[in-house]
Amino acid sequence: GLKVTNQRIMVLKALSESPGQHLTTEEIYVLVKKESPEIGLATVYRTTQVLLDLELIDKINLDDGFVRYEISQSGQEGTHHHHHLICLECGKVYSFEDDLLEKLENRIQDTMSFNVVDHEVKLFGYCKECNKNKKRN
Amino acid sequence: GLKVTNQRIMVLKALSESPGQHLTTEEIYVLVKKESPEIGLATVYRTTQVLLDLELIDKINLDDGFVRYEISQSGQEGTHHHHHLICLECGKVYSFEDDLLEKLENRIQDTMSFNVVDHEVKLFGYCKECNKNKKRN
DNA sequence: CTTTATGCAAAAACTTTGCACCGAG
DNA sequence: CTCGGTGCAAAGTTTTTGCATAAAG
Repeated sequence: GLKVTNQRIMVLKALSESPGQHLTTEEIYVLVKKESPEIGLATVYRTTQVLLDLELIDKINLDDGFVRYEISQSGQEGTHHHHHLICLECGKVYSFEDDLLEKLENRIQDTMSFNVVDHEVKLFGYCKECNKNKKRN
Repeated sequence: GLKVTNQRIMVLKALSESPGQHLTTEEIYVLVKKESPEIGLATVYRTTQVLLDLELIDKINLDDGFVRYEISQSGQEGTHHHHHLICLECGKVYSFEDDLLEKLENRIQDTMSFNVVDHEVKLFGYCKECNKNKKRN
């Protein structure tokens, strides 16, 4: 019973046109406002919630006080999850895919009787460029 | 140049006496207030920040709008990281240890020239008890 | 037409900050 | 004594909510 409104399309568009950007709500708001200045911040909050429920976008929390979103990669071929590399120096976020966790999930299933349905992995460190600029221990 | 105050001891005590509890700031505040009613919420915020910097406690974000803390397990033998299993039904959090990610970190290092120094893993699913009570699909 | 969505502003929820006073070292 | 810490209240931030209006189906 949902409606396809211009605002919802604009939010999706903003996210799909910023691949690998991990936008905050405020950033989405500013982007959409460029083309549709009448949009309200509350609408962005409500829209991201809806799109999240529809699994059209993913939520990311980098513990920097902002909730971020990106276009969902799923819907292509099963659970092709991707994870994040977060640079502690420049704050840039890189994505990568890996199925290594399947083994771990199976083990958890067996040893703890815990039925794993989803996971989230964040790796913190220093990216190529930041390593180039500075030398560490 | 830091001081050992009663409040700081009380916060550490509250966390160490609640193993595997992952307390929110508010919960810590309430716990400490039972024994030291004069403590202020702001002190708990400031104290957790200090204890975090000292690596005496760990910060956990379960994306439920609260930042949580627990006594740090480190300082025992190197990086014995532990991860979290979060039940989507009852919200209970279980911890487990696993060194599986070392392989992944090495691979990231080689393929992306990203120097990984820390990681965070969250697995979402349904715990033993909740599986018992309800049957899914 | 009916129902859902929007915009605005007010409110809520969590966290930080300023300042005078207190207490550890 | 001196400097860092505390408590309180005020201010900041991010997010949610109420309500009249607008738009989708």
